Amino acid sequence: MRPKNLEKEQAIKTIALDIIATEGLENLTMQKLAAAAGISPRTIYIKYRDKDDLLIKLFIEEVLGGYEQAVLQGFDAAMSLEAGITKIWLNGFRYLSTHQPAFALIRHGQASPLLVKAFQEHNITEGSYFKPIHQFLQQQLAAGNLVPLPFEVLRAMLFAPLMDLVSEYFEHTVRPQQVITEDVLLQCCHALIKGLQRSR
Amino acid sequence: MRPKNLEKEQAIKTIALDIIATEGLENLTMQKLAAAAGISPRTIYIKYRDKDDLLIKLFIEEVLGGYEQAVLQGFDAAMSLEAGITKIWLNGFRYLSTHQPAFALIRHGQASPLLVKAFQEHNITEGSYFKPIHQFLQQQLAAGNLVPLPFEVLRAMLFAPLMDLVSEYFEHTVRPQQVITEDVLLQCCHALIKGLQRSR
DNA sequence: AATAAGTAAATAAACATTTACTTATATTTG
DNA sequence: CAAATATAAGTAAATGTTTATTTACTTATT
Repeated sequence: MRPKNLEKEQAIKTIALDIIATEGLENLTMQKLAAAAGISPRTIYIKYRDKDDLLIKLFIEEVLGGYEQAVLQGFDAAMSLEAGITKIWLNGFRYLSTHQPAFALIRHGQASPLLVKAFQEHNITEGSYFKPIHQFLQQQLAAGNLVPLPFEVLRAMLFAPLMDLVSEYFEHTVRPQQVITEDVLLQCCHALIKGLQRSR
Repeated sequence: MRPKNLEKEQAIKTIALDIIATEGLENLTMQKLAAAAGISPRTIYIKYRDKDDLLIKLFIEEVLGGYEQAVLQGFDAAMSLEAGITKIWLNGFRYLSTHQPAFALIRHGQASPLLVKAFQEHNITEGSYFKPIHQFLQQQLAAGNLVPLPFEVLRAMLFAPLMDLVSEYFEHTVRPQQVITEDVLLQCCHALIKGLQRSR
């Protein structure tokens, strides 16, 4: 039996992400992808059932999987509030700012019904992504270090700004100077913690 | 000369937004839109040069225009930091939570290169959307009420969480209870202000 | 009567996916 | 231990459908 060519397998993923980042999800086509990867359209269908299957696996496994791994590097749910949030911010920023195509797909994942649905279902069947972060916040809540808000609300407050700052980071690669520096990130992160910390 | 049928003009916009909200930007087609609006495809081309023109005008004029107007209702750049931000948050939430299709297109506007580019160009040629907010933040900075961060950074910090909270609001219409209440919004808003207020 | 607004149907290109065939290798077989 | 075989991986080209946009015509109003 002829073995799989892993280079081609990787090329499909990498080039699909590149097309999505530069042209948008709405302009990714199977024939364009195959041509750019130097393979036959049929080869994509050996590895993925159809286009939706490709997009969902790209989003859930390739992108969110890689992001999760990067974000949790050196993170421990037992960390202090400030140390934990800062670690997550810096890990997340380092990953996203060096993986623009992955970031682009994550943004599509907040807009496209197909990907929104896939994410919801994944979180139901496989348990939540970022379980350690969930646990971390739950502990901080229990210890009375955080204003008592539902988990989804804390998640939005703590991490939505980071995504927008990464967007700004990429928009500024074209502009004269980079506004999103590590110092700015740390200031933002600190401000969020200060705002959400329970005053006792 | 036969006059324009304004109902059809409005139907194109409304139904396009509906399709984008339920099926995604990548599944909006001119023929599907025409059929759903009960008109001929040709009629769309009387009002818009091509599909990109339709999408950009829908995004910039219809959606962002309406959002801006709603957000600035009763807002005044001379308000206090807390009053101003709170006004914007409540205005924004009220509009977005009652205009799901508009919100859906705004989310696509953060992901789709076509719309990202259109937004950038619009901000350059027409001056920034939300000019009063820009002015408000500048004044608060000058008065030393805000931690000194670039405008784009403040914008991300102050308004990105609101968008994610609106997403949560819509996800919860399916779930047993609504987590995103006015009280939660006010707490979030207050936390952000507390974090970004300059301590003197 | 003039004319822009509108329609139904057509067009050519692009689309997701399949068909019919070829190739590379692991495993058997002589 | 090589040659033969089985078989999944792969290709090129085709399929039927859907796509954005246009053509040729009709309609409603000034």
